[in-house]
Amino acid sequence: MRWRDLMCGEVRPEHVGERLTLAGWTDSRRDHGGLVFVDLRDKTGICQLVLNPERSPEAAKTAHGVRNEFVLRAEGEVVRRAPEAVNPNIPTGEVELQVDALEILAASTTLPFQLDEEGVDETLRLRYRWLDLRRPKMQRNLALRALMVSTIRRVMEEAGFMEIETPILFKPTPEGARDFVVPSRLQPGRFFALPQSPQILKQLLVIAGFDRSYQIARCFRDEDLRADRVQEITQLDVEMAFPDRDFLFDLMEGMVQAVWRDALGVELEAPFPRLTWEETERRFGTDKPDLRFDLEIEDATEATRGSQFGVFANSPCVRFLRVPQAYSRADLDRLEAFAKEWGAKGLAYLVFDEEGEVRSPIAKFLSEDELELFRREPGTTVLFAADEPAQVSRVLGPLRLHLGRELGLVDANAWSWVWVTDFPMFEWKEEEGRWGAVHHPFTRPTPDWEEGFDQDPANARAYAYDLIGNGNELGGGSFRMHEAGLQARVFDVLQLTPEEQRLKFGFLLDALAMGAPPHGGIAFGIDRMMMVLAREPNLRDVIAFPKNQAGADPMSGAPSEIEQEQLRELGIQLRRKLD
RNA sequence: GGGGGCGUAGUUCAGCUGGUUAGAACGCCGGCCUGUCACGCCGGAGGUCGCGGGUUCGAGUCCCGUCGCUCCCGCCA
Repeated sequence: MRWRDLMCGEVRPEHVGERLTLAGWTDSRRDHGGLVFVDLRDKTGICQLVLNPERSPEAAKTAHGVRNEFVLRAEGEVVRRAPEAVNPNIPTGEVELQVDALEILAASTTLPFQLDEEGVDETLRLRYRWLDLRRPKMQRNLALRALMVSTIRRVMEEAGFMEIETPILFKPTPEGARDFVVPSRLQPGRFFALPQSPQILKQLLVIAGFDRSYQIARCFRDEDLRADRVQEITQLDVEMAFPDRDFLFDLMEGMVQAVWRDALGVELEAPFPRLTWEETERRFGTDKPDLRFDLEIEDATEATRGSQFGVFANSPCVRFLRVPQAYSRADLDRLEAFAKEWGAKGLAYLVFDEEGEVRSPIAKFLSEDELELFRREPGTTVLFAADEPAQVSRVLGPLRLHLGRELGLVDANAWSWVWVTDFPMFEWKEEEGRWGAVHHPFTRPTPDWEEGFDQDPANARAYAYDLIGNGNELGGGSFRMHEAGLQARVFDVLQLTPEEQRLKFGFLLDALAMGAPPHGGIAFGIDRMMMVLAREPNLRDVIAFPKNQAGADPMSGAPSEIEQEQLRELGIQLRRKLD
């Protein structure tokens, strides 16, 4: 027996006259007492079934008992709809199936929420995820995701990269995020960690002679969650020997172009622009700039050095945004509150109103020259931040984004891609009182800094790069150290003692000492890239079975307690009962 | 760890300054209906107002605490 001859969404006028069997879920039922209409749905779409008691009394009778989400199998004849009965809103709208036999394959209880309702509580959606995933948007997102991964594999294979898997049970990662930990039964008291990234392993593969390898890898980080951050992610990991940055950038641009072409039919323009970290911090106040709108941060540090306005004169950095809008006092108060949330002490402003008059409490402190410098066309507000450069960026970056959205400057149909390069190599970790790696501890300095990075860690630059899409960090990579000596010098800056280096990374140092070629690579967050591709504000809507913000799964109840016996086998004792 | 928002029928929400029996829409149940596609019409059931305490003659509404979800900061090499 055939369950079905065609998918519901694929029925077309060319099938008129054919006898077909369809199977799917009941999207809706419209019961006219005699005549009954059923919209039958599968992942391809909807087809209308018509049950006419004059044609098949049995089937029509069955249809009266059908409810939403029942699984049906219907056999009948495809007929063309009368012109006035055509539904232009669905691809199958010119035809329908006149049903001769209807079979209920599975009933359904009353649903905990309606599939056509927007804004349903997310816990409920996650608890009944199998229902939530039936919604067209979720079906589309997961289909796009499958397509993305398929395209990525094709591009990587064509470029001569070989897919190699690496272990999920591995070693804790010092210098990284908090690890997910798995106890070992055979080695009581010892633990595996789930990988935060296959970073070291993919380097070892290159050292092993697999000079171009990639992997669609699961990575785990036990940190707090956000709309764009989950604990278990999927990433494309790429590593190559004898790397060339332009080659790598070309390859990744080609990959992104192919995905956008295959998934959306969109042709992205390449090469993508490149900005150094320093430049993007200065112009956009962030290391992940959203270039879908023009608003840029401008610098006035030099121009205000001798200002009568003390805040300007005494700040090491004065920058401003000019906004095509003459803000009211109330708006400015609101914007100041926003700036203060990001650590600003205040938000100085100059409003040039529609008459060209200046409204500003600081205008009286500014010289004519200064005023002229900032004067803009009527209907403009100039918003200032004055502080240390990093703090200025921390205020103006978010403010720029906020204004971009609020003023509708962001083109919702645009795509912004940009490489950010030359990141700082180290950052000072205040609470630990030492330097930490900005990217990861295997990233080499730029050629300029190989000599002296350990003399001036604060200013050293890393041979690292990120790919930013619509203001989201989608990819990041670096050239690595293939010289054991250079690697050891970096570990020294990170204040890892030789003993710790041995204990934690001995195998890597050994490998680097046995014929390691120059190498480098990149990793792309598949989930994040999906979020951007599908224009979803939330990562969870592009993942089939995500955890909630508390890191739990409302569907299965994971994480859950485990049997005492299991704990005993693992040699683990809980100090107190969890509840 | 910190801050903001939310929590009222199955779902999405309304409920003004505290005041009769807590409402609407959708869903659900029953009835009618042969061209609907958000079908329509008639009728009905359905609520520990997250939980605990307090103020009050009286609390969905005010206060304190607590739990859950969510967004953000910290954190996330």
